[in-house]
Amino acid sequence: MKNNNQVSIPVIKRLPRYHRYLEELKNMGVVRISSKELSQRMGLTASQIRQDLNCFGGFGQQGYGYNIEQLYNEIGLILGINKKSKAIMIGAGNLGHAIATHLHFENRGFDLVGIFDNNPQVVGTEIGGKTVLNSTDLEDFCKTEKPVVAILCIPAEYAAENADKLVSLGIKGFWNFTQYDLMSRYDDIAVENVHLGDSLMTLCYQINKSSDNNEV
Amino acid sequence: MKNNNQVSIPVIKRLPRYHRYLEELKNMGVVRISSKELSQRMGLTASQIRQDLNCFGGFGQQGYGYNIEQLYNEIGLILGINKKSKAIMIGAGNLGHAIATHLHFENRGFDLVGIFDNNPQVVGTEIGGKTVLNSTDLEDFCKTEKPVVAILCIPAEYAAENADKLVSLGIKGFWNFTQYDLMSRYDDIAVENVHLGDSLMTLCYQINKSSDNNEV
DNA sequence: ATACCTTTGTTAAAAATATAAACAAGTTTT
DNA sequence: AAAACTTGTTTATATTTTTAACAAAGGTAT
Repeated sequence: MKNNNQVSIPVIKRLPRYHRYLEELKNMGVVRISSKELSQRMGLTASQIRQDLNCFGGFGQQGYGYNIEQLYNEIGLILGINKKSKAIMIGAGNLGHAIATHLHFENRGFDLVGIFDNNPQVVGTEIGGKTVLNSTDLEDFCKTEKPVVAILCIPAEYAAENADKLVSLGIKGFWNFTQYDLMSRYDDIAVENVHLGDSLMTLCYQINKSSDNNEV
Repeated sequence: MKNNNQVSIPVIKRLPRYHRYLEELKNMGVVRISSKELSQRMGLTASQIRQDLNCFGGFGQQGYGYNIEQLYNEIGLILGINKKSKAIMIGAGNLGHAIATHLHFENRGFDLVGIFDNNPQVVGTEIGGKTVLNSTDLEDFCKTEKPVVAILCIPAEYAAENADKLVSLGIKGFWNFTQYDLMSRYDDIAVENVHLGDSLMTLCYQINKSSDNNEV
């Protein structure tokens, strides 16, 4: 394996996509693939694929290409989806409910061990076979279960205080669905933002942009 | 206003974030702000902010800075959130339900005019005051309502066929929540992907990466 | 077995993006 | 009126990302 010293974020962000394509190929029964053919399928350059993979090691063979199952497994190892880190969800409203049931955490390196809410109407209900716990039990829960990731599905105005508390309880990473900008608030905490509102507005720009162009 | 010819994607993606910060400042009653102070709040350089804004025009004033409300409105205009493009949602499962109720489409340039599903148990139910329609009515609906954006909240295996059909019905952009890679399938169709699974795996990498480092 | 083809890993070049510095011109403050 | 700010803009620099190129090695075919 090559030197890990700082693989760039864009490379990391492409790994899950490689993983998806390889899974599909694997399920189709394809055994091997060249960077050239994969690049055509994915709309990238072969060069970029080879360079991305070489950040982690040489998984291919000259004249042959890549063994799909092996590469698929290697990327899984790089991403660490075999580790099954414990995750908790904070906020079980519409969005939290959907995220908890829709994502396959177990296939992506996580085990959702607790769902918390402070709404009495929600506490005690079941989501995906798990009973929603009261936020007042969060501290005790974290001390015994020691989750490492928190999924924030709460209103933006509560994000900061919740995050601070969770960090003090040992949380090392956030999957942040709030509009609040968690990044740069902590130093050694991983933050993955899902700013749905921003995404929608970006689409809005693209739509109106293209219609502007048509007018001209 | 400056020349629009190809503002880079990174700049566009930063606009919603500027918009958010300005909204917050506006709500706090702050009237003006300098690029320097905004840069400190947002964790950017003043230079980058001035350069980003100057892709679209000069909204500030020497010695004064930017009028927050004006800049907020200008960015809104650039993004086109005043246009209220018609959007439809395809798939009203857990995720679709949450997206439909959680996002404030009206504040982000869209009007959600129809929600479709092919599950008889879901068709006819109400989501956010709107009755879920049967997918068989999609064609007629599009011919009369002429929506421009479709929000895909369906299983990945149905994404391609649905997208093709929607494009033939006049859809010009997708907000894609499926794992299927819609991009590069069409030429003049805007696609904004929200690959939640990819995002989760990226977080997985970050978490395991940092723990690896701690071990060393 | 030999020659040819394919494809990698890697290096080098190019392009894009971000950062920083600098400054005239206009605004506010004192 | 002078001093202190701050923008819009230009220029330069650094960093990051992408693309191109190619020797070396394995595969394939005859």
